[in-house]
Amino acid sequence: MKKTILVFGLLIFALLLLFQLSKYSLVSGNMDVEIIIAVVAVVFFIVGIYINKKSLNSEPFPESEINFQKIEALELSSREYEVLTEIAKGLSNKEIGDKLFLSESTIKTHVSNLLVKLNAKRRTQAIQIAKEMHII
Amino acid sequence: MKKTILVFGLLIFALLLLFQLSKYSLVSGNMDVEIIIAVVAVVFFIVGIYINKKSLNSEPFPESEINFQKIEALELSSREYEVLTEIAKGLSNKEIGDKLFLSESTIKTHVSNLLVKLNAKRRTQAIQIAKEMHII
DNA sequence: AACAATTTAGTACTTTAGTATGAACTCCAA
DNA sequence: TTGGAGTTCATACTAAAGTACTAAATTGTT
Repeated sequence: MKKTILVFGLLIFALLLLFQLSKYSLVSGNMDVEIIIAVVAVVFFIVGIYINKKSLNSEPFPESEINFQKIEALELSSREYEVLTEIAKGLSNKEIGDKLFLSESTIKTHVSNLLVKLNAKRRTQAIQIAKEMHII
Repeated sequence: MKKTILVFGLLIFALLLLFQLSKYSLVSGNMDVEIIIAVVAVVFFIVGIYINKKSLNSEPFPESEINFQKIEALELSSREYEVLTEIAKGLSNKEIGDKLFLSESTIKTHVSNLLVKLNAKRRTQAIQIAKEMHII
C-alpha cells in the first residue's frame, strides 16, 4: 500500500515535470495540438503498461516452474511422483488409492520408495523437500 | 492491480485535462510539432513501463506474504501457530516438542486443536490449507 | 482478586503412516 | 528371450499421528 502511494507520487512528479517542460517548449495558441499530444501521451502510456505487463506475466514462473531435471536426477518414477503430488495436497494413503484406483498397499509401497529417494523420514518432510527442490 | 492501473489512467487523464485547460499558450515556436508529439509519446511510454515495473516488482510475492488477519480470524493461538509452522517444516511431534522444550503430549494437544481450527483431517492437509490461506 | 483463555501435560485409545519382505505381472531393451 | 525396472498387491509388523478426555499452572484482563 505504501508502495502504491510511492508510485502515485512518482507518476504525479513525472507528469508535473513533463508539464513544466511543456511550458518552455510550447507556446499557447493551437488547441488541436494540445489534444493530439494528450491523446498520444495517454495511448503510449497505456501501451507501455500493457506491453510491460505482458512481458512480466510471461515470466513470473521461475519459482513455481517444476524442475523436471531434478525429478529425473532423483530417479522418481512417474507413479511415485504422482503419489508425491497427492501427498502434497494433503491426502491420506487411502484417499490417494481411491483417487488413482489402487490399493492402499500400493500407495504405501510408492510412499516408502519416494521417501527414500527424497531422503525424507516423513511425508510432511517430503513435501518440504519437494517444494524446496521445485519439483511440485 | 487492475484497480491501480485504472486509477492511474484516470489520474493521468485528469492531469492532461488540467494541462489542456491551462492558460499557457501552445504554439510551436521553432520546434516541429511532430517532434514534440514524438517526445511526449516516448516519455509516456517509458514512464508507463517504469511505473508498471515498480508496481509489479513491489509486490511479486502476494503468495509469500503472511496474512495475519486470517490467523486471527481462525483464532489460532500463538503456540498453535508456532506448531503449525514446525509441522510445515516436516518435523514430527517429538521433534517439535524437543525444539520448543515441550512434551510430545503438549504438541499433540496443539496439533489436534489447530487441525480443528483449520478444518483439516491430517497435518499434511493442514499444511496445504495454511499455504492456500497464506498464513505460513 | 476473580475470571477467561492459554498453555502445559497426562492416560488411554483408535487410526494412519511407514518398514520389511515376498510375489506376480508388464514392458522395454540388450 | 532374458533381465532389469516399474507397477501392483499382500501380510505382518512397528512407529507415529490423532482423538477424547481430564486437569493443573500460567497469563492477561476487568
